[in-house]
Amino acid sequence: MPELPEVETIRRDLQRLRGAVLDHVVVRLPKIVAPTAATFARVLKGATVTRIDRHAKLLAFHVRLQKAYQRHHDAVILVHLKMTGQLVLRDRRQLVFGGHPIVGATVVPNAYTHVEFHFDGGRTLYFNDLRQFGYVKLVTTSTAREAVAKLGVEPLTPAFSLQVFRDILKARQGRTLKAALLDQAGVAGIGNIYVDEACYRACVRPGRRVKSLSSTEQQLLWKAIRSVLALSVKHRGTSFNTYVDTDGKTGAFWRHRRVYGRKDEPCQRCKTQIRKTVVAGRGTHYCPHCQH
DNA sequence: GTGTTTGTTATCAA
DNA sequence: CTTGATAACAAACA
Repeated sequence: MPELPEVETIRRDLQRLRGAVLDHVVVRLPKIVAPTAATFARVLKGATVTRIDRHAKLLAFHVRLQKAYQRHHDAVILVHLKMTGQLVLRDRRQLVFGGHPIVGATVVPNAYTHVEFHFDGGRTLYFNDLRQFGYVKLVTTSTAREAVAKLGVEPLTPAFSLQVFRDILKARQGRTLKAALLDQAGVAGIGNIYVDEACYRACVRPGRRVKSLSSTEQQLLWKAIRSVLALSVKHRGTSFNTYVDTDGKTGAFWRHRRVYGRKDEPCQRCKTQIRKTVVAGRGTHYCPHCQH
């Protein structure tokens, strides 16, 4: 599941697409794109990628259109990977296997390739999504701004100060810590894996009421959120399930996780068995001895 | 065949 | 107004 570190890894890799010109777009599964497959492909023909940003788990490809559509020369492609989305970039010159280009462990295009962006010069960006929850939307710059405005503070920026974090928690006092941290309008970009990992590092149970957290615990959480996300970005994200980077390769954070997916394994601090429960409707892992 | 996996949104209930 | 619970989306896996 791509969360902030995984999407950030993809964003960094995709910077090499800046200035690239789209020759054509192929939409294989219309429901993935917006407004319609026909419009999507027609408007983007000949467009130039000017910049690629990340907002929480959302990627924003800014494009300059070849022609003006209703006075709009610029537009944004918003890409959300949701749970199983992938963006794989390959070059025509790369290794070919069985008639298909293969990069890392990922062969593209495959049965889950729903959109293809073919660029001048032989590069192609593939949007794959096994479960088809993700989307690729062509929107105006103002619509993109509105979508981004709904998101909260980026946890790896200076804007995420301790005081800002305290305010976010205060506005969610009645909720469980897990529900509060998964709310993208507060801290943006945390998902189910990193919420459990941050809580473990802060020695706080995800099921605690926000109201019950001490000032010290708030500070520990603030530090844990920043450090665990930064560590994962350093390792190019978590690698399990269907996450791959733009080369089709897996990330290396998976072996650094302390609790997620470690039910019944001994806690690395105290050897107590990791417990798994449900909080805020999500699978939740914690050490019953270390976390209070 | 059953339960589990999760990001986001919608909907209903307390 | 707040919060939670549930469903929906879809497909693989144990």
